[in-house]
Amino acid sequence: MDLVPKQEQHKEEEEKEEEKESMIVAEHSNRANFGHGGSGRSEIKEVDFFSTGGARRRTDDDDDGDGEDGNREASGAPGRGNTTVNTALDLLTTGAATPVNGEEGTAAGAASDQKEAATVEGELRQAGEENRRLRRMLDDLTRSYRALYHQLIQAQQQQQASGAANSMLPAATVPAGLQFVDPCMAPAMRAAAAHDGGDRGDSDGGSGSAGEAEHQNNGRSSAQQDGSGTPERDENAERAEAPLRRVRVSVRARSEAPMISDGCQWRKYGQKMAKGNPCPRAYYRCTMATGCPVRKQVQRCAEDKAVLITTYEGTHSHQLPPAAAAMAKTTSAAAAMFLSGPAASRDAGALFAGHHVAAPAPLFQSYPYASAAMGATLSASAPFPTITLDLTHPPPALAAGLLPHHPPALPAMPFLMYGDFPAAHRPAAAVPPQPTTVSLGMMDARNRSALETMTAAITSDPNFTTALAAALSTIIGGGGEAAPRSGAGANGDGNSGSGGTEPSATAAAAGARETALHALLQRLHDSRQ
DNA sequence: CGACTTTGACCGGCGC
DNA sequence: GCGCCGGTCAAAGTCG
Repeated sequence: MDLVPKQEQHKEEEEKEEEKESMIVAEHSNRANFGHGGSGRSEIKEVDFFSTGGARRRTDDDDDGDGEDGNREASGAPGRGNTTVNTALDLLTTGAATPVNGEEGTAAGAASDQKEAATVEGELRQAGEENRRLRRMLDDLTRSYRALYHQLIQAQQQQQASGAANSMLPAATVPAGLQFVDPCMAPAMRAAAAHDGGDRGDSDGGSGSAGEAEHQNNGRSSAQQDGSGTPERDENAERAEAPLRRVRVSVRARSEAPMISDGCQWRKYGQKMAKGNPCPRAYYRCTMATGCPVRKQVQRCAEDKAVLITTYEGTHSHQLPPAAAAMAKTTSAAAAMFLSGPAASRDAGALFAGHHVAAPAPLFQSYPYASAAMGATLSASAPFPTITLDLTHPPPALAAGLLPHHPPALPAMPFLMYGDFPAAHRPAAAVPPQPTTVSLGMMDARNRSALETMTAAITSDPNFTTALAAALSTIIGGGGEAAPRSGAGANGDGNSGSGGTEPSATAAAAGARETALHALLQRLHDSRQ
């Protein structure tokens, strides 16, 4: 709560507005959707550049100047297709200007114009070829990326299979924290199903996942399976399971705005002074659909007030707007990669939270890249398991010079592969009712490299914070799977024919992972003693 | 007038 | 049992 009266505050803001204009422009992409007052309304507008740019770039095979829109929208994303855009614009301009000159010219002028036109035409053709070449490169990168991810998924599935068959890891030995996963997710799924009434493609499409969650629930979900789950009922169920359900994802990012924009509509319903922090904590709930259970808390960091901490909790019971969904798609892969588990897209928060509750340090010893690259930490002291993604520092990989450069095309990669990201690649039956084994896959060199590349690419995007927020709000409880699924529908790409695999290498990797997994579980178990 | 924010009250969990 | 604290509710105020 500000001590300054609102009107006075408003005046001050108006006065400051002009001086700040230049600053605002600099951070416009973040700021435009922000603000408490009626913030929700206008927020949706700005966000969909990821999808538009990415989708277009992927779907448009012809050079029809489509890059113009996509890149205008993507102005916040440095290096993404700038070449294409600028080239197109220049060419169009030049081409348009040519006939005008030609019309008014004398004979000599006409000759020179003709020559000029020929030159321009040549340049145009050259640029067109360049465009096509770049698109091919982009396609290649996308293909190889999909193949790589496919291999990762397969390896993890193998690991799950072996893990399930391995009697060394009975459920009884699983650290309690790890068991957070299913209760966390099942209510969320149920909530989504209840709110959607099953008319949503995503819900049906995700029946496998929901089914997994319900199976994992060991019959607790049977009450919901009768299809009579009303929102009130779900709410009760959620409250009953609150201690287990509450898994949060927190994003720390530097921002002067009162709230980071994530493409969703939020309504403030409370504000409290939290202990140990002079800055108030604001509570928002998603208002994009009546009864959407997603909530978020926004608070400034006590140590550094420039750092905005946004904490998401819950599962959207509705489809995200294209803008938010697109960004969710964009970043959910990054987060999923960070979480590095086949179920990560579905219940990333739950998985990590469970691990963390058990033993954070051993976890991150085993997850050096995930934790380091994304600046992620897990809070044990929090009342609920909380993943914290610290975006206030450059990823270590970048800082250490591991990724001294990343081609401009790379940032587009994550945006292009979501059509077939996690859900599509994850057969429902492949996810065992033992989430404990799911997310512990160790990253091999290739995956590490991919992760670092993605991290570098994504975090270099000034809109990453915004995008990540959108992703997290969906990842936390099923949105992460909804987004890619919807993305598959929107992009029409599906996952058909994704690359081949290397069985032997995969099996070896799975074996190594399993060994490491066992060691890790043992340490988790020991740490709880 | 409806939607939203503000803000004090209320509730439940948790530690002592 | 009591008090603290985080989270939510809901009435009142604000705004467009």
